Amino acid sequence: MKLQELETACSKSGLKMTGPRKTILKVLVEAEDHPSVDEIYARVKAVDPSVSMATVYRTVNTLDELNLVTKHEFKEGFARFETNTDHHHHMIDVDSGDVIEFTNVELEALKEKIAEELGYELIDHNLELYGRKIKD
Amino acid sequence: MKLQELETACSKSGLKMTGPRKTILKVLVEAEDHPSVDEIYARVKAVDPSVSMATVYRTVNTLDELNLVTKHEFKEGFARFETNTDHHHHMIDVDSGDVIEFTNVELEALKEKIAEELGYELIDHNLELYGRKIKD
DNA sequence: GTAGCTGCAAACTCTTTGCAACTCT
DNA sequence: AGAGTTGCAAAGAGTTTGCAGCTAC
Repeated sequence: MKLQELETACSKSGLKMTGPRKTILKVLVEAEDHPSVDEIYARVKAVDPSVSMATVYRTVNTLDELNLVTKHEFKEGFARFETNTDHHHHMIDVDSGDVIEFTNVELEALKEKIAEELGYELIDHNLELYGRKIKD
Repeated sequence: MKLQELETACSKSGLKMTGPRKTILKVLVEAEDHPSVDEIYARVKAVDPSVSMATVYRTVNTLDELNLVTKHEFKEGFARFETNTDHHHHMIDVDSGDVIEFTNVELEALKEKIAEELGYELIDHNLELYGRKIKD
């Protein structure tokens, strides 16, 4: 999702496009990783030092509720965020902390099948793999 | 895993079988749900009111490190625990908070395949489905 | 003009930890 | 005896919130 699109989506949802908000959106769109609030805050500060941590928290939570960003809670004790792209899952490198994205068609089908068998309508789901790189 | 087995496993690992520890183990073994620390604490208190929250935290963490219990971090802001049984996954009912366990052979195979393709040795993983019950 | 947004600081929740006393083995 | 364990209270991390002032629309 491009910055322009994101801003439009926010406006449509009734959000005011304020300075802090624009900066945060820009940081999120440009992020190629899965930054934590601390990391987002640092990147935002580099552009506009007046923005507060509270605003970063409020903004990412609002965006999450609007489904414009996705909040991830890996087993680290804090949340990470990314702008919504295609649906994918994560392999977390337990040594380096690297997060590798992957998609898998079979998995998407399988998860629907499992939910159906349990009598549930699927709203959200996530598969996290924790692994160690095989040396070659 | 039975209480007896768990206690033996703890002793083998060099843990002393103290009063608080025994009570916590008993509560964990008898739990048929996935209790949070608060819930474990309440159940332990009902048996022995002198046990502290700190001890519950220390104990479940120790047991988790020994792989005698599994710590789950669903998207709720706190951890849940259960004694180790066969490997399974969870469907979380977003309306009631109920946690339904399920196993799936295809999934186990698929996750290994994915890890291999990414060049990783799988250490841990979890699939969480969040859904809403289909009325019938 | 006004509803919504912001910064600040305080508060909150969950969890961890330092320490002196205590207890299994 | 001695290492491990405990309760207590304080501290820690991450996150949320009340409020008065500010800003986009």
